Amino acid sequence: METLLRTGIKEAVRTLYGVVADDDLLQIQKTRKEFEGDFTLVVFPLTKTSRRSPEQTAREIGEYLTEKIDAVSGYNVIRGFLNLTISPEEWGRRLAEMHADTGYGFSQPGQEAETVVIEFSSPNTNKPLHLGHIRNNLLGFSLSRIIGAAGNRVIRTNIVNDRGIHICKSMIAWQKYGNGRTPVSEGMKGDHFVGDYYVLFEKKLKEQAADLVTSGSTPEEARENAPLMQEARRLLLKWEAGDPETVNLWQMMNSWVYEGFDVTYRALGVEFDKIYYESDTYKVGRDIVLRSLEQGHLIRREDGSVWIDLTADRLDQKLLLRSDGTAVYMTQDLGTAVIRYNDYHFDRHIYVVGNEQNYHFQVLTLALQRMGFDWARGLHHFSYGMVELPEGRMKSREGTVVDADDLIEEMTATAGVMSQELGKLGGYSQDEKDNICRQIGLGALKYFILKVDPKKNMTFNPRESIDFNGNTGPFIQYTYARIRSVLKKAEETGVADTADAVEGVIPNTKEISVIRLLHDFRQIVPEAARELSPALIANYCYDLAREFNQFYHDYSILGEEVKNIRNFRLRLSELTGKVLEKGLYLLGIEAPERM
RNA sequence: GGUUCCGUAGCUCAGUUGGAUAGAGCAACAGCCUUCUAAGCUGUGGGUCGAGCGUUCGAGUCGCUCCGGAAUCACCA
Repeated sequence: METLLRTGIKEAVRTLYGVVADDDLLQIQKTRKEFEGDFTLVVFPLTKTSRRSPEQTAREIGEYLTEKIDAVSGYNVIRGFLNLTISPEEWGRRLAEMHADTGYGFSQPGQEAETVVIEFSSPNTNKPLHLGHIRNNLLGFSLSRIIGAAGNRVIRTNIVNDRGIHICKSMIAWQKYGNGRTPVSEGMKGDHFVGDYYVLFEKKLKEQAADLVTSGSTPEEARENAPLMQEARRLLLKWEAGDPETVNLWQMMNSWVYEGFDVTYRALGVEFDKIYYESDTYKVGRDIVLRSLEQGHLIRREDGSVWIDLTADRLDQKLLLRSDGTAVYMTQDLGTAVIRYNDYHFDRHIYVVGNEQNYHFQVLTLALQRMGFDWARGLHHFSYGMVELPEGRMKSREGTVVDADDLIEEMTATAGVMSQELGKLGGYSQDEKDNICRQIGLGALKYFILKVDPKKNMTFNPRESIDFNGNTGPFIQYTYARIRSVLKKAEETGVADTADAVEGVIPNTKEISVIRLLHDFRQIVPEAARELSPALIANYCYDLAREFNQFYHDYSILGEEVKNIRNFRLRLSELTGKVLEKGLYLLGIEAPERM
């Protein structure tokens, strides 16, 4: 529609003023609610070429368009704004087009398609997932769907930080205090089970350190010198040396954690195409660093540690290998990136990682380029803000960490209570009820997190934040369920006319408002992909649902006596349902048939 | 201190490449179910867009300065 207007206006300017207008002079936007019209041309930029007042220019162009373009049925001019009205008949035709297009809004990979690797989640294997991971997973998964829907090939990946001192701590604690217990023997999820030993380690370590402090050490020394810490370090060395017993223990405990993670991922509805493990990639990283050192891109200090000098790029020198030759975090990320490039030859690689690691990714990108990997230009750090509680940051020490599994369960339970209170879901089996409540609870959680601009820090109040009314996931799900209910009833009662009996129907104002929004969907998806913003999709869905609910309130669909109008409204409802379903899909939210 | 990000209604957030009188939801108050799902719809009140200066026909949006908050600057990840 906009391109139609754009070419029309260009033509108008050429005919009227004999000048070919630059594209950026043609500012077309949606007309604001308080004015009449569908699209607005801002004429100020054109007055230079028209050499007339804004009002006159607007009138002349408006007149031209109304006359020459069938779809434009009228115009009005307010100050320097030309408001164009699209004829209801044209909107009717647009609806028919969108309705006939089964894949409406989504693109298949074509010539322009990029291969995009997207990494998200990236857990450590010493703790269960928490609220911060939830934001990460939801953002990453939603982005992967959005980028895919915009016509790209997407590979979802995860890097599991399965090696390092943190997992050794859990291993030590389990060896010393575990008495052979397992997740099965305790009836616990494996990630929580292992996480508890990590916490136990820290607790015992603190006790030992306290003793050392009383005998004269500084707190830092005490922590480093405590017997438990030394044991953990020894264990890490044994692991790196490939000691079979250590490796076996490591594998066993990690496998417990993975089983636990799988449950959480499934509950969140998140999945991956390829999972990488740091234990596999850090060695590749080390090799790359050593080779790059030989090629003279890096510096070796006297103590044997290897550094990259980024002072020319206004960053610091950064460590890539410790003096004892072991890898640091950066080392494995270098290796992972190279392995992934070899695996997929991606055009772009998106890292969904919190903004606390901005510096890390600046260094990573620059380091790879410095080492001669040109494709590193395609690396992009999707940096999102922290999730905070009303009291501030989540702190594991203060026990304020919101556990992912607990939260999901609470959301589902709350949805159950709401359904009960509202008297919904009568006549459904317990299984069906549970499933719908799960969908709604998760819908509320996911929408709440995805509707806010990713780069902003957000506050999450476990008690009050999650609502089921207003600008929420359940509101959109509810609108969808309502539509499904109407369509189902139409089928059952046979009012739906399968023939294309909508001729002569001229949509009313409310219907046009809905059609206009449906029409936007085509642009919203690529825009969200370009901006990497699930929030755009979320807020769009909200607008559409709200607009539809007004229409639904004001007009009867099945009760409409004129057959063509009834069919027209059924189509409008059907398409709205489909678009909402797709929008929710892009957010990773399920659309319940009933609620 | 250096770098990066954020500051919009009591609270949580929208606000397109700069465009018209800055919008939603929650909370508060007042209405609407004999009719397709009231998890809905309608209305009322609520603002120095952190502050100031500048660019522009036009600034919540761009630039500079300041104020407030966050992150980061480890042989941690």
